[in-house]
Amino acid sequence: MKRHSCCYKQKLRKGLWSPEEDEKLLNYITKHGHGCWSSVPKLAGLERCGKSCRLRWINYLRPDLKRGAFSSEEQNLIVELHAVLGNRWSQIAARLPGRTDNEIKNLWNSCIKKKLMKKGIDPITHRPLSEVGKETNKTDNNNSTSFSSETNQDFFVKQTSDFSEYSAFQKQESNSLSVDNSLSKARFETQVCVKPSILLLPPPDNSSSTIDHVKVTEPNWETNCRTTSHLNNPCMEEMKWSDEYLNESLFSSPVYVKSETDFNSNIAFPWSQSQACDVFPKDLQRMAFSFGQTL
DNA sequence: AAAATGGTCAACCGCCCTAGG
DNA sequence: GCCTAGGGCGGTTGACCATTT
Repeated sequence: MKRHSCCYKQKLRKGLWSPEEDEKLLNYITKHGHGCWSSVPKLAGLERCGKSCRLRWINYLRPDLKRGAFSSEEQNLIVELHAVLGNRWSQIAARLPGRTDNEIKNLWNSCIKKKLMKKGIDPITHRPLSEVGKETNKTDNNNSTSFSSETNQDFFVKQTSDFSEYSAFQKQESNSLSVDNSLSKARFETQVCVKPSILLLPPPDNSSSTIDHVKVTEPNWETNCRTTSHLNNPCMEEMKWSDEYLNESLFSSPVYVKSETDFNSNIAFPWSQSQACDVFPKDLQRMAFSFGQTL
């Protein structure tokens, strides 16, 4: 194990933070902001490395942190977001105000994962364990078998508002979605395998827009893209992607942008504006899987 | 009562990315 | 283009506490 060079050279303190250290860090950042983290410990009078200070601030001292247990709504949201984003804890945390990535990661590993397993849901793919792999399913409880009839008929299983409730929706296409990640401009190379009702798309290259939602209102995979109008409008607006961008996408359906506030009236899924564009097309399959309901 | 086991969570580790020189 | 430092992230560890044996 290699220790951070800064900690090693200067024999800095490690381990749990004392209340005195917390107070020093809190006082310093409250007065001056953190600025350059590497200089914070020295200026705040702490024998810690900058990374340690940063972590302590983000995960514990930040004033906007929400304390206490996660609500069931938060837990459900985490499951939904995980289905879309995978283990991108920081992105998941960005959609749960007052919660940290560390906190969510801990919750997932210690609690949610087990709950899903107990329900016969694979916590990685969010699909029934019976569908994921027979060999890994041998020791699972009896719950997993309850999905067999659906899964044998090309159904996905969608999680609903509670861990105990599940419903199925039918797969529309058998084609899989693949994305060439080597391109900065992601594109669809085959059709999406399910008919989603909600989608997020990354913006065209060099776009600094604050697009927060893209909604497919009339999912018709046979029609061509028809997009108009602009970005940054808080009202529901049709959106114009560049021709180049659209031509590289086989996503064949009208797409619309909708504001966060409008969106909230339809679905309790508060994507933050600044992070929403981090969702890439490769996530669409899982997103569609996760949000099968019609708005 | 003591030991073993399990769960939770704060903190660290190591890797990656980016900016600046 | 290369090197370095800073920052961010996900994975992992280990201390602490509660529960079980």
